[in-house]
Amino acid sequence: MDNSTEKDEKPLDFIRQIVVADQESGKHATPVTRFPPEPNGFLHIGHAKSICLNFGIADEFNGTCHLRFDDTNPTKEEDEYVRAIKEDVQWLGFDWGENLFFSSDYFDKLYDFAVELIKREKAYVCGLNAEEMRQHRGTLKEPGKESPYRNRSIEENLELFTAMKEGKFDEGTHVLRAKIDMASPNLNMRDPVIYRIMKATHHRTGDKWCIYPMYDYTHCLSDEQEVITHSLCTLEFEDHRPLYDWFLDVLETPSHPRQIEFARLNLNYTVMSKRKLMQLVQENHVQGWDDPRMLTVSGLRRRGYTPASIRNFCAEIGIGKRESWIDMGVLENAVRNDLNIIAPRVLGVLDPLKVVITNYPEDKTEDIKAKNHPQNPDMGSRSLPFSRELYIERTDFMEDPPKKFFRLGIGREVRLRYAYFITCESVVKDEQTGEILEVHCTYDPATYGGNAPDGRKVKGTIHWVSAKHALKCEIRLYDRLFAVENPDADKDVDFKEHLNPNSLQSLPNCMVEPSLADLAPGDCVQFERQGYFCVDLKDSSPGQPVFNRTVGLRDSWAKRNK
RNA sequence: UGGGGCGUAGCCAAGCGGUUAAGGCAUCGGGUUUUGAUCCCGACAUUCGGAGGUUCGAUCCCUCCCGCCCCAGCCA
Repeated sequence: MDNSTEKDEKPLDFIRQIVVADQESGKHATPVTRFPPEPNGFLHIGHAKSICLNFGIADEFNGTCHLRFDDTNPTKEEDEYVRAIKEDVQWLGFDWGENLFFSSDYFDKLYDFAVELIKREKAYVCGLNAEEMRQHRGTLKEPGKESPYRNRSIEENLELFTAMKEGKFDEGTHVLRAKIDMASPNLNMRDPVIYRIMKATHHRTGDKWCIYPMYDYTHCLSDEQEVITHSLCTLEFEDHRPLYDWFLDVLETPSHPRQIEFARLNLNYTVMSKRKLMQLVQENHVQGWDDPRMLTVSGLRRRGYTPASIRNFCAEIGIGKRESWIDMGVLENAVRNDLNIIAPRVLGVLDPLKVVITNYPEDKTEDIKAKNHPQNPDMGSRSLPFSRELYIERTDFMEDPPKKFFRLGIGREVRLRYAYFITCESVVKDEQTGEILEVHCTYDPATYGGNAPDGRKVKGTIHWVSAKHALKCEIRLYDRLFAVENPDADKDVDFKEHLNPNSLQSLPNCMVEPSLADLAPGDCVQFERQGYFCVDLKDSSPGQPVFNRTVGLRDSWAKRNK
């Protein structure tokens, strides 16, 4: 009858539809999902999409979500990343509770499963080297050739596999392979490698093992061990699903999770692969994994993005199977929307220009009352010191401005936010360079607070700060890291060629209202008429904040002047 | 005819045989405003990659065609 309440419900994506269907059919009362990062780099916004999906489903349907580190390759993985990944997942607002796992937790079980495969004549030790194996694999259009070692006896395989485990062979001399079908049109099914010899120290198991299981083999069995119901991964693993199912079927495991693939996130003006992010860090194109220009979770955090804004972003872009490119503007919009609600408004001047109020007493200081949030009285107000000498934004003054410039110009009157109307009388210039040094104005004492008793209107309101009370500080403005929409588009051009040389602009001489000395690292504010800024987590010190611009305000004035 | 996937507006994305083809971003108008912000209103696909077919009726089912993405690591 009345479907008005249903109207604004966001439709379920295809994965959630499957979860609901499984719930309704009784297949799974509650879902168990997992987020399975490899600890070989920092998490980025693409991982955030997966985290929000997996943990989100668990939250919404009364299930659980495991955090499982997929650590099957000891040569690439490090503890430092484990620590950072945990911090990022928590910061995003998710809790794995007791469910913290490592694929390496299952190394013993995985080994037993491999022995079982051999006994079922579904795996064999192969002595082909990497190059030979590549040749035997065939091509996309031609079937592969069977390995000469394919029909070894169970006993021989068992003996050889034990020897592999005991370190009796060198790396690369033997592998354990699944015995499936060398003629399969799906290359993943052409007797894939299950175990390889790696004489490396593992970050958790140390030197216990010198053979390590491969991803395809490990992942399905780890999921199975944890009784995962829905194993969500990205599209490129679609071709691996038959193999995922094959291992579970052959081993007749009690549980058989369902792998479901979705499209990874692409954002324009950035790169998303861990390898490329790593390169930017190692070659010092950025100042670390948490550089505010990086779309890593830690970079976004340092940039001033809130966890809620990232979650909202992920919810907004949805889940599907289409390869899509999201505009960076959508991400920026997500922070604006969140910060617009929660960020206190303050006054700060990025590029200071001195203003002298010639008819204001030399030694006088007044308190000006300013709202902390014009739309939210609950956020209260504060007082701003006002005196004869002020700073305003250099871009808010033009000697001979065009008509539509609603700011200060010679002979023009504007409002100083919350303070007084001022009229510009003259400018003082550097005789050599012509640079404007000072602007001389008069104020109307009757306009205290920003309203004229005679009812006269003023077109513009500009921000300001009292010169002798201002806190001088550094503010960093960030722009997109790349100058083109898709830095990866041309395979013949290195993506780093497209780095935006102006992605970081540091302003060391900004003047902000004095109350900002009390801010703590991570606090965010809106500098009115400028944008949202946060106190840098690393480079700020007590009483001396360094600000990062998270994102600018929408600016229809700048837009029309393009 | 290797195999697997995907095509709805500038960018995302609902839609599940009968809808005025949701919603968001962007864009363009208008209003409010002591932030050129926010907020509020309005405009924005006769059409769903193309062509056929099934059906009273197709974005949705079938066929063919076109386009894009993924796969030949002892990476994940």
